[in-house]
Amino acid sequence: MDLVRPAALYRQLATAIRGDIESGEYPPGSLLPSESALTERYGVSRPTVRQALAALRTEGLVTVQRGRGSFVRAAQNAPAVTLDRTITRSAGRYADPGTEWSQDEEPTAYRTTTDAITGPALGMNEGEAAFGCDRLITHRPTGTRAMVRTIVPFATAAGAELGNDPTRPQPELYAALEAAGHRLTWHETVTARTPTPDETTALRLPEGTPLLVVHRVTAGTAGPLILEETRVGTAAVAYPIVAKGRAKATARE
Amino acid sequence: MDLVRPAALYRQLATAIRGDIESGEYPPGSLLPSESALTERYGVSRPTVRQALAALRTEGLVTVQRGRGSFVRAAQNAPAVTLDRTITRSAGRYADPGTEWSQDEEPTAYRTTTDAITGPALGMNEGEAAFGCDRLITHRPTGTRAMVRTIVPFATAAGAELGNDPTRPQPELYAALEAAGHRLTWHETVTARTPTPDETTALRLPEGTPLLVVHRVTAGTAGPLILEETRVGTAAVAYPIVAKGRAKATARE
DNA sequence: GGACGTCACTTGTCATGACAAGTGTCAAGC
DNA sequence: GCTTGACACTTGTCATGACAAGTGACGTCC
Repeated sequence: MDLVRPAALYRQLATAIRGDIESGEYPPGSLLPSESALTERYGVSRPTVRQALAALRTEGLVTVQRGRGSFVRAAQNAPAVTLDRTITRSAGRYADPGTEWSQDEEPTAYRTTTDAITGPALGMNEGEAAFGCDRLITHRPTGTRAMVRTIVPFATAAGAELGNDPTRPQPELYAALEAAGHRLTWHETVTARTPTPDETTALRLPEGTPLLVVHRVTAGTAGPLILEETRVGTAAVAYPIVAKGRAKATARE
Repeated sequence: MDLVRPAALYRQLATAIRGDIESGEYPPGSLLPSESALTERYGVSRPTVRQALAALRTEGLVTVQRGRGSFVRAAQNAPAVTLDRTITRSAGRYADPGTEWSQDEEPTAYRTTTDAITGPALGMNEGEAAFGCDRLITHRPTGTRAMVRTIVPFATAAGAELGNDPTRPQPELYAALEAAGHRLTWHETVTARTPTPDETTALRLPEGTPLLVVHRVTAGTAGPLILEETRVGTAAVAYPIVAKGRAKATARE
């Protein structure tokens, strides 16, 4: 026989509030009862109330503003921003996708080495030398921020006569690679993780918003050339389009 | 002049522990000092220690086991599982991608209505009737679980003579649609969010792992036909491949 | 009328204390 | 040798209390 133990008070309280939010009792944007009010209404102590609210915060259901109160977050998964990363070319020139994205600060260029993720992705070992370049870009219409990191192995830079300046903008980079005789192919992998505190502040992420990490490896004739990593929050604002295609009549790769 | 205020104690403590983890002082899988040990070492109270540990837990850096202690999580973003969702066809037959995924339970079929996300995605209004079907599948080699939801609008089911049984497996569904004269095209959108408690238990997600949500809308000759939603955790195990392609010589869509 | 200070209310932070409950060890008992 | 129970240690939960700090309204003073 399975013993049934009552759930912890703060869990019950979180479930109750979550239910009230989902039922529309507390619509998006509305103000929840204050902690002291919840303390009285449910007959529990303030730490219990705060623990319940903390759970709802990490779930992304609620935001709290000091001195004001707790508010129900706007609807999740709203497809407000699309991050179309299709590489397009017209008249022999690569276009920078996403013209609504603007670059606020100067890109930061540096020397780095491949790690356990980027190395194998580029067909290299861990710890090989490469140029790195970090960009912070903003989606003007919505204010959504994203971090773009470009990893250019030394071999790629030398082969395409890029010098030691990987800071050039994306279209130029692609054009230079093609001018060096490469026929470009790309493939992307996507994952998500909880942001680090640094990323939370840099991207101005509200609590409870995971980070979407897109890795695009662009390959040429002889193998992988560069890796681009895009990090963007998935608040109520980000809903990136990543892939389009049609059924292939070929066997599985 | 900007006043500099010292960070909260629990934040400082979290930063210190995070640094020790990143520096290798506490390698992945190792046991952190107990709460009481941290209390003594840093001269703070237990709630402060617990608040710091809670932050590291939601970051996904640490897992805690009652009665045992706090452990450093294994490396994040390890590309162990790939979720290749390319639709392939050979000899006129659609293959179910991902043969390593097995289905544990019988799929749950039901009637539903489109919502604010699925409606527009299918070129319909919110609240229109559709068949729904939920599957829980498991990646045998790693034990990673995923939830797949298929939304089949009534119009699609009628047009392709699917009857009212949307529970048929994916390859059969695609074949039936093509047999009805459609030339299939798909497009995917990806986002991530914090899982609900239900999803956490159903997918057996550890703390601090966001949920990756993939929407694939498959369209035929006359517009969108079906929508498939895949939900999978992004623990140290999931690193889905979503897109492959090459530069197109056409103008931007 | 406008600037300003006060005050009530809110959440943030931290300490102390207590008990419940899961884990592993080790010694006693069979 | 094996089982079993006690025990120490761990984290989970909850209460109480206190002060810091941000917000907004309201009244006072110029």
